[in-house]
Amino acid sequence: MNEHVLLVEDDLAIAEMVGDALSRNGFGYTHAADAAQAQRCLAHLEPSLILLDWMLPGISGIEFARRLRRDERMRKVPIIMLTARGEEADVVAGFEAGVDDYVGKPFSVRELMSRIRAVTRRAQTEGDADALEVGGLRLDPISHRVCANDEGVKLGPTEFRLLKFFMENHDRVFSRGQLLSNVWGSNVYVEERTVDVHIRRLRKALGTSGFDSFVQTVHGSGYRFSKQT
Amino acid sequence: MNEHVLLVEDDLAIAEMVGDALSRNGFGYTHAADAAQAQRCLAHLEPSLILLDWMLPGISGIEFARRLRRDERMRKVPIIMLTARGEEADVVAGFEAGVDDYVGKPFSVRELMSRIRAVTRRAQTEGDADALEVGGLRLDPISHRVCANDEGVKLGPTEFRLLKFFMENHDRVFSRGQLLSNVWGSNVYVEERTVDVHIRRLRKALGTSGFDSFVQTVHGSGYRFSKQT
DNA sequence: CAAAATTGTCAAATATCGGTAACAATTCCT
DNA sequence: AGGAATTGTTACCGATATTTGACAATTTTG
Repeated sequence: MNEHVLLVEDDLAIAEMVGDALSRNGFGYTHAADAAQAQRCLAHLEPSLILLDWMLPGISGIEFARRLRRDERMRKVPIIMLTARGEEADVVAGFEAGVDDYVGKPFSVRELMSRIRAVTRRAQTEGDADALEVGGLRLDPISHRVCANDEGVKLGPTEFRLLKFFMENHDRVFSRGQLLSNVWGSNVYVEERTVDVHIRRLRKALGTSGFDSFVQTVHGSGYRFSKQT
Repeated sequence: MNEHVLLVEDDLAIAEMVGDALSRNGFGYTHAADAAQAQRCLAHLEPSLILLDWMLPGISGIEFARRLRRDERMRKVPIIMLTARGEEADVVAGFEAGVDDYVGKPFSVRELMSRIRAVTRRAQTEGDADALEVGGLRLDPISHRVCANDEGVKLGPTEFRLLKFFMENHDRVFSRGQLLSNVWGSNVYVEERTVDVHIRRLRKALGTSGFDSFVQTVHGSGYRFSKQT
């Protein structure tokens, strides 16, 4: 497992120091001096972790983090922020933006590495890339496409994630709460009824090809995705 | 599914308000005015969530949180902190201590409840339970399905729970009272005759595949589920 | 910047469920 | 057999749960 880190930091001295530490600990890394450069790197790079400086020229680190969290492909990549003393107050905003951890500057390399290992370990378990198929419906997470009997199905982002989760775990009932924490994220603040609406949208989209019957209501418990009626 | 919250808050007005909200939303709760009292409660209580005021007489909320995180038994219980305006800066320390979320005072009850739901739902990990089978009748608690010789059986929520209980404890007679407390819940008041009606409904649903004979009346005692006639 | 798409929330409309009572059928006991 | 107790069956109605369309806020796209 070749771990690669994207390091976004404008201070070259710090960047070099962190970079060295990463190399010594068996991580590959790519350095970007600002958000724009980082964005370009991400076009052809899927890092297992992003180290993000709080203060950046141009787009701020926090803003960049928010942006990453909206990107389908980057959603699950863990982010650690590097914050200078005195910026701790804003860390709250960081967590709200979906940052996984932060390290206050000046930090010990030792501490940084241990946190890096903590978050990469956490994300390690998930390895997926194969296309999913259930009863003639296929979903390709790479090309981000859904086909029902070779007919393309148009889905919104949320419906796509919902369907993906369902297909990864078909023939299981999930409560609305479980769906929210698995598809939306664990600490988002959304009404449970909202799930119903997206179920509806998913059904509608699958309806044209008749696959809407796969999305099944289990009264009093939640929803299930199954090819069995 | 009996969620219980430990509310640690010295301001009685707030405690009452939050307590009411919890009750209205189907949570049970225990109130403690300070850390020491909370500690005593925890001796004989395992809450599904702890709501912790930041400022407490004696041991501070944050210190109490840290202590909880060291306790083996309490390690996994989610904590939400209630922080007053101006204390946000210290929220960082809260996250470091293992707090799951925080809500700033003054908070809307709505927001609080939604955050509570978010963290309690996260805790529900997926415990795989094996499918039950008795004499050709299968009940899968994961997919929430019942099959009689590969034919699906449609059951309402209560009938499903009833059948599940029966299959977990087959070949045993249960009085109506026992069925009520095991299937309905121990502290609900319903007529015992209601059981008869649900037995009827269960039989009817199983009737199409002939499995209704498994649901047997024991005159004067109650009901039994068995594959033997 | 304007148009289009997406997302969460709400409220009205439906569908489903659950408990109860009333009456029929049966079982048990003498 | 006759009567009492127990159980089966049905229908009803309020309570709950789900579906659905509409809307506003926000984001993305052209």
